[in-house]
This record gives sequence, structure tokens and C-alpha cells, in this order.
Amino acid sequence: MQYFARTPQDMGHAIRQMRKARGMTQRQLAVRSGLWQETISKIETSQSRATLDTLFDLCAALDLELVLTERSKVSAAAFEDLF
Amino acid sequence: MQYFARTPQDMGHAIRQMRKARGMTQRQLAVRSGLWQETISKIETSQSRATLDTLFDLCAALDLELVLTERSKVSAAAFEDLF
DNA sequence: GGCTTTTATGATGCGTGGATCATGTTCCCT
DNA sequence: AGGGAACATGATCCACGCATCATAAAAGCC
Repeated sequence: MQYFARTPQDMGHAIRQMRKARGMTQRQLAVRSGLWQETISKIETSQSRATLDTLFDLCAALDLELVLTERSKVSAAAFEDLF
Repeated sequence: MQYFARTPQDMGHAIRQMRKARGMTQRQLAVRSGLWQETISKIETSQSRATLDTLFDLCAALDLELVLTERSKVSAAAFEDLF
């Protein structure tokens, strides 16, 4: 699974999908990441925007990699993924 | 070009590399992103941690995509990139 | 329908990010 | 070496993220 994020909404949505894909509750993710269930709820629904620190905490807890790549290349790569 | 980021240091470094790859100065990037040269300097040197908002502003200005993907898959993909 | 678990929301307080201005350093170029 | 551009730093101020607690709403299950 793989998500592109260009807005806090995208990011919240991606986090939620990844969490669910792992069968975790917000509380379990909170414990694993050292954050709070309430904080995660607000990030997933993009009621709050998160800092890099918390984002990295979440990535670590979800075993996610954060990749920065050129947008031009992404469209090509995403296209390839269809086949 | 493509960078993996797991820490604010990684992120600052990646931003700087991407900016230089585009031949932009901090001031130019500041204008393009609606941020301030001072803020960008502090993010690149990870003296400040940035929020999701500013990260997305920078990505947009640098034409970068932010991708969330599974770590297990990344190592395989990175390996493939060598060939 | 009731009970439990999960998620959302609302308030408070502290810490810190980013805007803004001023100024100090470092780098380049000739 | 001197001058200008680029980058770093330091201070102040306001806004907002996150911790924390309490509680409400939703979803799941019997």
C-alpha cells in the first residue's frame, strides 16, 4: 500500500488507512507511538496539523517510510503500478 | 532524485538538496512557498521542526511529492533502483 | 435494546513553530 | 582584499500543536 499526500487531509486519511490495514485501534497506535489517542483522532480527521516530530513518530509506529520524490516521476511510477 | 526521511534532520537535508538541484536560493524558495528565508534556513538545518502545513508548502514550491509507503517495500525498491 | 469498545470533542496549559526585523557570517566573484 | 549575495542567528510576539483529563458520540456485539 502506498499513499501520496499533498494536504493535511491526505495525510490524515493515509494514516488512518495504514493504521486500519494493520488492524490497530487509535489507542494501540497511541501507545506504540508515544502519542495520545485524542491527538491521533485529531490528526486523522485533520482537525490539527501535526508537526514533523509527531509525523515521524507515527511513521515509526506504523512501519512507514516517508519518501520525497519529484512529482513528474511519480505520475510515471503510479502509471506503471497499474500493470 | 528521491529521499527517504525518518528524522527532521533527514527532512532538512532532503529539502536543501532538492532546492539546490533546482538552482534556487532560500530567498527564491521563500517567495515561491510563501514562507520566509529565515524559516527555511532553520528547517534545512533542523533548528526548527516544521508543521505539516509548511512541509506541504515546501513540497508544492519544489514540485515534490510526499509518499507514504511500507518500509519493507522500500528496501526492495531501493535495491532495484541500483540497476 | 443494552453494554463495551472505539473514536470524537471540548477545555486548559505549556511549549514551540513561524512571521518579522535586525544583524552577523559565510561564500563568491573579480 | 573588497563588495555583494546567500545563509545563519537571535529576539519578540502570536498562534497553534500536543498532553492531559473528562465526557460525548458512534460503532460493534450479544
